[in-house]
Amino acid sequence: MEKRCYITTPIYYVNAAPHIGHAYTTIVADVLNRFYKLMGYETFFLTGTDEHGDKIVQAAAQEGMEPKEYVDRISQLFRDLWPKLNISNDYFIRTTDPEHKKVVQYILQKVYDAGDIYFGNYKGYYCVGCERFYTPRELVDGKCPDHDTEPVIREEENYFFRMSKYQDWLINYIETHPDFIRPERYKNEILAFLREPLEDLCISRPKDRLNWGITLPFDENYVTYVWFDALINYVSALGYPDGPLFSTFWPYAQHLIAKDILKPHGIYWPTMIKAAGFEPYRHLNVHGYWKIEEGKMSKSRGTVVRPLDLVDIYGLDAFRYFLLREMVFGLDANFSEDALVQRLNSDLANDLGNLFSRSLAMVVKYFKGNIPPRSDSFDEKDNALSQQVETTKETYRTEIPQLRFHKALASVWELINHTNKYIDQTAPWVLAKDPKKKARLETVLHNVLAANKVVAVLIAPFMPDTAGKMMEKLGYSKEPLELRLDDDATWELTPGTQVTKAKALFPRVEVKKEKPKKEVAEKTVEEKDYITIDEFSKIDLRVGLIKEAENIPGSKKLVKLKVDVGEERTVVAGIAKNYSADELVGRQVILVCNLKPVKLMNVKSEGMILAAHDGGDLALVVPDRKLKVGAKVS
RNA sequence: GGCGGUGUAGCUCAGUUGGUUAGAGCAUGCGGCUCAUAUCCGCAGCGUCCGGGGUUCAAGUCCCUGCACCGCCA
Repeated sequence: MEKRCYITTPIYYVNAAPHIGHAYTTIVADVLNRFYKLMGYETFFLTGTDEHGDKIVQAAAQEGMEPKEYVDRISQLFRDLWPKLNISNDYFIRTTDPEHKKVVQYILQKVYDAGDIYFGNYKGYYCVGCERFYTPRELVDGKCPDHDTEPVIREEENYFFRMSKYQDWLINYIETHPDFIRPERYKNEILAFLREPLEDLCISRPKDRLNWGITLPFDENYVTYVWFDALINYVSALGYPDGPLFSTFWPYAQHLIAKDILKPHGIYWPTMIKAAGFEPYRHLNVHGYWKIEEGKMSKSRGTVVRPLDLVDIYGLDAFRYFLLREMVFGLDANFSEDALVQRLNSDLANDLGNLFSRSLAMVVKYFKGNIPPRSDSFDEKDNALSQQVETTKETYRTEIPQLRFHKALASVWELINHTNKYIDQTAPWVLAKDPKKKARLETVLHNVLAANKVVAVLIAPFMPDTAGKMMEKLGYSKEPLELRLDDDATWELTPGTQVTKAKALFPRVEVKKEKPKKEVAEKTVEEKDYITIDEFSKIDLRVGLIKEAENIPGSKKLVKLKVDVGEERTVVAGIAKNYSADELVGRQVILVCNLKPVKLMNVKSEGMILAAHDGGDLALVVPDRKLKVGAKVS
């Protein structure tokens, strides 16, 4: 077996901006990629964006854009985010790439020629408003969840992939390859699903209903439907079928996904691969969700900070460390700012940062920064530390390929703690006072510094920037990605190398003083979401009459209003997309009268008009019948 | 409705095939050190192992049942 590895993230659907879930999957993939590089593997790391389908068309329309223009923009958001998170991907694929389209069409044709794609009827609940089919369980009281209308039964002719043909093969494959889908709970989920007969997969949409997609090579009236298009990215990016990357890396493929897309990856994709006639991927690695605890996130300007904002606040490496240390791969975990700060302070600042700082400081203080030689023979404390280095490296090596990142990190922290303890036990500051103990002092500090080096190498996949800083301080010139475990995670250093004191790797974050503890503890999360009647009554809501309205030049959304609420107020409202200035004059509206005035487009706004929106359109909230101007809403 | 998972210290979680006084980290309290980012090291306390019943010499661990939460499927 060659030492090679091919790691993929899902290609992310561009109907929304990147969030913590995307970031986690991609960071895990990055850690794995960097780990395998550290182990001396030749690796290829792929991510990208999925850009076809009706949801994209809708999202684009809502922004008043062409689909291509829209997907270019959102895809760029992902492309821009990854360097910020230190993602070391080798390639970024888009399903709108011409090369990808060719491969999709090639595979479709191949499977079609083999007789595994057929033309058939699809019958189901169709919502005219949504222009899509619903499964019975998606309906709410038999009605479309979006439009609250009853769907019609509609028949449509489409192409189907003969997935059912491969059901028995797939069950057998999973059972004979226990690590194919992991952790085990997800393998079991797939096997449970496969106990029921598999249905064939509808893989097309007629162009009169959806034309934002890849045209079927054997019928130009249809486009490919999402999954058959998207999943193929994993091989199209490697130049399937003839590209050298494909033959080099595909046999070592590992996919990383969140549990929401388990079925397409665990069932559709292997059967597609089988039908297309090549070997399945090696591993499907499935992780859980981050549960965001908003109550525990700080606020700025009234809006809750989003997880990704914490990168800028606390630093990238702290963020990466937190994600990998806190979540047991496969299970759900809680995300909160408190927990992140906790990890940052105790693990990174106190344990690691302080160890590094005190280690360097002593070499500077006692040896003018020259790394001392190991002049003395080892005693049992030295041997114990040596043993710890080996144990940690061994654990690290075996746990990470099993996706047990938290265990690998815990083991690295055992080494860190052991080194702190070793310093305490050997007390270099005592040795330094006795000239006869110089050899011992030299050995002790060499050992300490060398342990720091091992730590630096081991954390390199998780915290590349920090590893780089540490290695540099220790007199190494290699970049984090050039490090190799066997060559560099050795417990020794070149004596005489000059080191200097470093700035704190992780400055502690001061936690704000808590409010009275008991009250906070007793309130449940749900209760925190309520406001009292008193709080509500602080909002001064009144009925107002729009006297004048004019669009604000240079703004598509804003309109300037004069509103009579007993007194005349100037209000800027963001409703111009749905209401023209003319139709607003003379209408009664509800105004928040005691909102702090703000300047918008250079116009002072002294209140806010209430309007409701459902994502797309926006509607004014108005009194049911005419009321006296200034009437109070309560 | 069917299948599966989870429920262990204030918090987040480990607990292998049932076996000595149930563990870790964080938080808390006390002690030690001073090289260090008021950091580090040591010690300590803390638990109706969701409730109830059963098997067993022995159950957090196995069986039955109830409750709560979660997931997959119909």
